[in-house]
Amino acid sequence: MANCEKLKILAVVGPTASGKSALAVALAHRLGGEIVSCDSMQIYRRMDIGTAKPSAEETDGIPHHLIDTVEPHASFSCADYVCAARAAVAEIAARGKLPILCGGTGLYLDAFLRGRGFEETECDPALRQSLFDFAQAHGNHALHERLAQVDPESAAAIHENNVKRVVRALEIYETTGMTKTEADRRSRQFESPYDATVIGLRYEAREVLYARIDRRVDKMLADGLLDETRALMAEGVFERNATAAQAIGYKELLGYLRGEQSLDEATEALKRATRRYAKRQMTWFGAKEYVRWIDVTEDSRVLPFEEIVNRAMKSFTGSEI
RNA sequence: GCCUCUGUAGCUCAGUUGGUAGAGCAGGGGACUGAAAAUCCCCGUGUCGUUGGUUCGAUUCCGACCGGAGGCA
Repeated sequence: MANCEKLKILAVVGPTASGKSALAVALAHRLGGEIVSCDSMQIYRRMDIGTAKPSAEETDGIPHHLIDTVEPHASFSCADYVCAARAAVAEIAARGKLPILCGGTGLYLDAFLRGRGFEETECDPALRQSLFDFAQAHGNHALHERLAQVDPESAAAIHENNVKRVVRALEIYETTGMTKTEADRRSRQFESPYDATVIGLRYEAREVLYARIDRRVDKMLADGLLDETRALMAEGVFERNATAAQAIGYKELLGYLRGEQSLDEATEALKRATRRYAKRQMTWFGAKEYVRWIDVTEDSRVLPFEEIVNRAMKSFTGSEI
């Protein structure tokens, strides 16, 4: 079986505030694992409270990788992540430990599991900007038309108002001469180098998850989220259009810190943004056939932690054939 | 006590010269291959406060009542 050659890994996914981190740590203890974060925001330094980075107590002696490795003003992409994660996973495996990916950034996990794909395409910020400017000047439709000329398939799949995606599709074509459709087709041919078990945490009773989100946001504020936001402001993180500035938790508080909004309004906006984010994550992971779901609610209550861990263990060992 | 305004989707409101109604926000669903905590798409039936009356027909006109806001005493 080809799978025998593949590196066995475990991944824990789910919406924000679902309890991924704690589960991953518990599994690491039982399975002799180390954790590789799969989170596009915890990778940044000094963004601790807002991104809900696990504390020293929460990591509980389990090594965590790919957290605090990038400066907030630096640019970091999915391709960079895949590269770094691959190295981290190889290193952990070399030590005889089980790599456990944990996080809610679906695209990162997907790209990581796919194993190949980004090497063949390019990235050109200046070109990106000029394409974006073109859309500004001539309209979204005009830019979309340009894509339709070279890659009608992608054009049909991407809505013209989704300028970011239209730009990226054109960028791929102009930097490599290959259409996005072709690039995607090729990347799909590669088999994943990993034998991955992906466990997903699901909240059948959504209001339970939302209540957890509300509670977590309140706790973040009590823990000093405003000060953390002020510090990032002072660094100028929000003035450059850094990826880090997109993190939920900070941008929602800017209005309050500038005196344009009450703290209650800002808090509500933050909770709302987090809930919507959780919903998008559920949609993303829900469409992935590789996720093995564990419903952690029963009668509108969260199952005991031990029970969740046991189910996850069963799910993982059941995959070892 | 009297007068005026007001009561329509979870919220804020629009509207129907009488033929049972529509926006924003909230919410829900979906997409996603180098910015992804980002970006984008789709989705609006509710006793039109209650109850009488006029009418072929009332959420729309009239009365009473109940709730809210303001004014005069």
